[in-house]
Amino acid sequence: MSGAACFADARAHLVSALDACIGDSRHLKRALARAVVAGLLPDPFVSARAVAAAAPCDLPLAYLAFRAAVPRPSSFAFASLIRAHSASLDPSPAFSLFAAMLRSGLYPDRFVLLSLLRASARCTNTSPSTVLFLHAVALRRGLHSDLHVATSLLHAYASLGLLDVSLKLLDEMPQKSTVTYNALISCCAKSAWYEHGLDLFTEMLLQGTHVNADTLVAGLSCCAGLGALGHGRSIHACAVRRLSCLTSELGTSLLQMYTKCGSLEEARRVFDQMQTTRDVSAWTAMMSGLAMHGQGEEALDLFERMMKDGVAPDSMAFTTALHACSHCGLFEAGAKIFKEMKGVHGIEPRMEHFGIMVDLLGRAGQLEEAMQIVESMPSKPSKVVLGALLHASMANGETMLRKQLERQLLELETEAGEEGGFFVGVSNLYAAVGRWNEVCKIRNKMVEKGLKKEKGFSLVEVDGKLHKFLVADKRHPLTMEMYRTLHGMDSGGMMLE
DNA sequence: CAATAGTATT
Repeated sequence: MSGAACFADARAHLVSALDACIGDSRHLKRALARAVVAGLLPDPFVSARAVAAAAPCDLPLAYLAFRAAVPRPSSFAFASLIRAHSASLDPSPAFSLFAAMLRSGLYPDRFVLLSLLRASARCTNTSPSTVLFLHAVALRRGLHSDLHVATSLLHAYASLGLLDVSLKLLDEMPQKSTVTYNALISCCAKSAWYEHGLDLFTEMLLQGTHVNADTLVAGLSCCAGLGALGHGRSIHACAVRRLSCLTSELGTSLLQMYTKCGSLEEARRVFDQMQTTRDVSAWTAMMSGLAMHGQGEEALDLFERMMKDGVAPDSMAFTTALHACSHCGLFEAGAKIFKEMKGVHGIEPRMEHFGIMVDLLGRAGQLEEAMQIVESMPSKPSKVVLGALLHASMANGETMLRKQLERQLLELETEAGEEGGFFVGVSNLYAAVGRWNEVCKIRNKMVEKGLKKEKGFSLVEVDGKLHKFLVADKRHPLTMEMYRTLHGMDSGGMMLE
C-alpha cells in the first residue's frame, strides 16, 4: 500500500471512531488522544469531525480539537461550535465565532445561519441590527425562502418584540408550517399581542394547517392574557378531542388559562386530572392561581404537598410561594420560606425574590428588615426592588429614606432610557403622596423623550366575542347603559365574590 | 439541524 493510501485509510478509520462516540466525553478523549499520537488531529477534516462529536457534550474539548486544525478550522468545524453555543445557556459566543469565521474568509451556510438565528432569538440582549444583518445574509445567499431559515428568521424578529415585522414575513412566506405558526403565536403571547396570537390560531384552523399540542399551549397563553375564557374552553375541548392524554405542558397551560380567566373550579378539575403528570410547573401554576384568588393558605398547603410528593421546588416555585405570602399577608410564613430557600434547598435568591421580600416586609411594617434585605443583595437593586422600598417608606412615613430613594430611582430611570409605562408608575407613586412638583418633572421628561404610555384598556368576552374598552371610552352604542349599571353596582352595595 | 409550559413588576 502506498503512503498516501495508508494515510487516507488511517484517517477514515479515525473519523468513524470519532463519529461513534458522539456525546460520550470519555471515549472521545481516548479517540482524540489516538488522533494526536497518529499526528492526524491537525488535519482539518479530522479536527472538524472531532469538534462535531465533542461540541454537544464537552465544549472545552471541542475547542481543543478546533484549535488544532492546520492551517485553520473548516467551515464544518465553525458550524458545529456555533450550533453548540446557540443551544447553550449563554449563546453569545456564537457571534464571536461567526466574526472569526468571516475573518478567515468562510461563508455562512444554511446550518450556520440557522444556528445564528437561534442564538439571536435566545440571547436577551440581541440588537435588532444583528437580526437585520442575518436577514441580509439570508437574502444574499438565497436562503431566505428555505422554510426552516424563514421560520427561524421570523422567530428571531419576534423574540425581539418586532412582531409587526414577523407578521409581515409570515404573510410573504410561500409555505408555512405548524412550527412557523407555533413560534409566532408563542411570541405573541410573550409580548402581550394576545389578540394577534388568537387571530393566527384561527387562521391556522381556517387554512387547514396542522395544529399540534404545542399550538394549543401557545393559544392557551393568549387566552390567559386576554381573559378569554370561552376561547380557552374551546381549545381545551380541542385538546380532549385530539389527544389521548394531557401532557404536563398542556395541563399547565390550561391551569394558567383557567385561573387567569377567573375559573378556579375548572383549574382544580384539570389539576385533579393531572395526578400522574404533576411536575414543578403544574404545581406552580396551581399555587399561583390560588394566590391570585386570595387563597394564600391553600397555596402554601400545596407548596408543602408538592415537596412531600417528592417534587423539588425551583426558583419560580419560590417566587410564587413568596408572592402568595406577600399578597395574602402571611408574613412569618414568607420570611421562613425565604430563609429555607437557600438554607435548605440551596437555591440562590434572585432579583424577583428580593423584590417580593421587600414588598412583603414593607407591608408588614418592617422597614428596617426590608432595608437589610436590599443591603444584603449581591448585586445592585433593580428599579422594581427600589420601587418596592419606596412604596414601603411612603406607607411608613419615612421621609428621609424616601427622598434618598426618589433620587436613586430617577437616576436609574434617566440612564436606562425607560419606556413610558414605568415613568407613569413612578409618577403615580409621587402623586399618591401629593408631590405634584415631582409629578410634573417626570411628565415633562416623558414629553421631552417623546414617550407615551399606551392607553389602559380592558377586554370583556360576551358570547365568544371579545370587546375592547379603552380608558374613558364612550364609543360603544350602549355606553350610557353600561355606566348606569356600573354606578348601580357601586351604590347598591352589591358585593363581588 | 426550524418553535416549545409554570412567576414577579410596569
